[in-house]
Amino acid sequence: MKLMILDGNSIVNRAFYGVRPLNAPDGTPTNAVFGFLNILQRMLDEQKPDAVCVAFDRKEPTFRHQAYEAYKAQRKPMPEELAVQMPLLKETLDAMGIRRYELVGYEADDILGTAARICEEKGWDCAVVTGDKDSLQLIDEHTTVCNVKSRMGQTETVNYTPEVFEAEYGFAPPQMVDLKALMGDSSDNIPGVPGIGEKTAMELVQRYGTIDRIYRELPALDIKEGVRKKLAAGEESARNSYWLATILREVPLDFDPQDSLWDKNYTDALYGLFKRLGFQKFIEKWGLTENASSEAPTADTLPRVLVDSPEHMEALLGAVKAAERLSVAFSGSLDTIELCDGKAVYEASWGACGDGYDKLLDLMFSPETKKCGHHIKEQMNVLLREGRSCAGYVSDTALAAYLLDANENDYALSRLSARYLGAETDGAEAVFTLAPVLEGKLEELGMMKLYREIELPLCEVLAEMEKAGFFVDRKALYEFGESLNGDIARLQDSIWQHAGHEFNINSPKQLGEVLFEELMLPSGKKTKTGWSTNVDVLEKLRAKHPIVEEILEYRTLTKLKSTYADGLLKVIGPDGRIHSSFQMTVTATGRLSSTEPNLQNIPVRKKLGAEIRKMFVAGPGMVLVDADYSQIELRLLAYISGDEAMREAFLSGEDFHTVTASRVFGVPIDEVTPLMRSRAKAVNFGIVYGISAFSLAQDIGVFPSEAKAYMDAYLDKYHGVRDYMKRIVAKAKEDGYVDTLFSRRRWLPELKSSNFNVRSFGERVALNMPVQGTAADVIKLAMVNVYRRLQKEGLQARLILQVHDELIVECPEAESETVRALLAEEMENAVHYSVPLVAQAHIGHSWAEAH
DNA sequence: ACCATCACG
DNA sequence: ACGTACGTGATGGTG
Repeated sequence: MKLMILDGNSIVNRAFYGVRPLNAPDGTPTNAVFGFLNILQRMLDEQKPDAVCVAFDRKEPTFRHQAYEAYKAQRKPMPEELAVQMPLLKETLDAMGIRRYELVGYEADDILGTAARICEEKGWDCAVVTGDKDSLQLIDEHTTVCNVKSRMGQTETVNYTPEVFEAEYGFAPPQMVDLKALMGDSSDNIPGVPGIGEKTAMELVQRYGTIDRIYRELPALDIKEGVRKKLAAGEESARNSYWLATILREVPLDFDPQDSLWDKNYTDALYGLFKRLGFQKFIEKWGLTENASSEAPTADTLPRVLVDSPEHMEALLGAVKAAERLSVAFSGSLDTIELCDGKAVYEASWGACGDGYDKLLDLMFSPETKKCGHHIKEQMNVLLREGRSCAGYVSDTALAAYLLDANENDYALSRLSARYLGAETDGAEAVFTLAPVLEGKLEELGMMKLYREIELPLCEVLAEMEKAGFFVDRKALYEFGESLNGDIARLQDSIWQHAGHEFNINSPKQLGEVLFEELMLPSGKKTKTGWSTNVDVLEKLRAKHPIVEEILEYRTLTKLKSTYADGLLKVIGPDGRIHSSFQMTVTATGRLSSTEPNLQNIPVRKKLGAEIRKMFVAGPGMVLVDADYSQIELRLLAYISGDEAMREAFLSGEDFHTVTASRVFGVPIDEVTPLMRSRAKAVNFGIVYGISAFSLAQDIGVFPSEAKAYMDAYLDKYHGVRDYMKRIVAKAKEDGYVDTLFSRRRWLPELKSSNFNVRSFGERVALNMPVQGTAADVIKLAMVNVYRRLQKEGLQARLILQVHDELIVECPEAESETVRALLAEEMENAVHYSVPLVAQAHIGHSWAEAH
């Protein structure tokens, strides 16, 4: 049996801040209650508990307040808008038949702790649902803690078991209390040890386990002297904090999970209440009616089969073999999977099926079994981890929906089924129903080839790239980070000296005050929430005061330190490699994006930053082969626009920016100066982005009149480009979208806007997307071809990274020449247009060397 | 959560 | 006359 207990106050807070304002017909705000119900519904679906209850804080002081003055500095009062919703929430829970608990003198956390203990004693499992991290200390074999985050109506949850917790924190759940005793928690008014922050506290707990041991062995610990001093001085505070942070598990509460048994025990009052609150959505979803609302709705869905016997399994294996196509859903691991063949939804798991389960997985993930999923690249990650084949996937509902409308920022199944099916379904059934609908629309839009021949095959390529990762010289990276400390400290001191006082240089607000109010530097240019202090502004102030130069340098160094040195060190895996994730459904143009970490923005433009690339290296015995397209976007612009002059410039084999300069400035090629070339280069890029003369002027530091002259000259020489710009914007307004040479589409509702800025933006996008998007299509196709070639030729070489116009392969030294040729060849021959594509490949031991 | 900033193509 | 370049992600500060 399983109890689900919610931390009412923390969830309602999440809901309040995460859901946009919403009012009942009478004007009462309801967003927190609405959000709470969404989260509750979602957790009920996920956890499938037998019993449900909710614990709330009381407003009276608790035993913690009575013991410690410091704790009295109470948390901020609840906003009025939320406070008025609390009685409504409680009324709602009562009407749903869900039990609530609150206890004067104790916090909700203590009720959770006590409930979890009692569950364990009675042989129940307990799922604690909360929006903050306090309760993580309760995790054990019988107690999971589900952490809920909600942003703009979308709920994300992390389910912590002891294993998940340990993997993330590196110590056991009860030691969460020790951690808080050291680092404190400002939102809970727990002081911790002054001067000890999260980083140090984590390390101490990971190394020594408990504050008891830390204080017992303090003189002998292998730690920095400063830390030892702070610990010694803060012992009393640490001990008190430990006590404050400990959740009680024995509050005087007569708790029995049996009392919370729940099976949609709605009362008649619920319908009326939801009418009053304007929750039509829940009335429909739960099938509530005026009087008899206790009957649970039976949605019009397929039968669900829990596969838990050998007979069931035999039947399922037969059904899988017979099916022309199946859908499959699972997340994180293959411990349980859900299948759908259009006739029923089957849920199977290791636990319930025993030996037969392996047979099911073998069959399901054999190349012959044609299946579809949602975000199949993520499924492939799991399959690869388990040594299984990725073959046999024929559709991906997330990917299909992304191709249909790349402007969405969320492709959650429930949203898609609401949008495309008009009904909210989820899981394997939703995928099964949705896939053909989306495919039909792709067919109509002529996007099937893009889908089948580029996007779907790319999933496996990316999954393999994520698995491979990029080897990093950890030691060098660490030392680089450390080497920045001295200069950062020196600059900080000097900046404070100039200012005459200490302040947070990282705060644009404080920095603005120092520069523009105290030092009275010429009125800071731009504003939004204050003065702008960005590079452009600071560059102009450089000569006015020595502090400016130092701020610029400080910015450079702290960026390198925090984002690159420290940031990357944090994500080096146990294998010494960094495994980024490549997102296929994020950008509006068709590009990939890279996250956790982003390996597509590793420094290269400035000398010191480029040092970082020396630390991205090949594994032992291997080398890197790096190839990048030369001017791919401009080449595609030349082809797409049909501009003959531009095409000739590329065919000439001369440097394109130089040729452009020679034409724009009317001088022979060999008389083009570096300044002329760099201006021509700026115009080239500007054109691709749909620039205005004003912005070009801004960029290259000339008067707008001069910039306009460059652009006019440019568009006279490349008049096909001028025609194209007019043509594509007109066509976009006519069609409502633009597309790439591979029919990737971007809808442009902006073009219909009455707002000049919004409309202008749409026009620039209309110019840019076909170019940027085609380049994205081309390199994606090249990646698929490279992947297949490497396989076919039996090479050990592996693709490890893509950076928009650049591919990186890691291979044994012996393969390097073969791979260099192969890579350049596949990139250059991905397509054949009247303007040739050129890719240059280099070999090296580090990224810096191979680039 | 949002903003400002800055790293990349 | 508008306001002023396309596409991303991570970090630290702020309310």
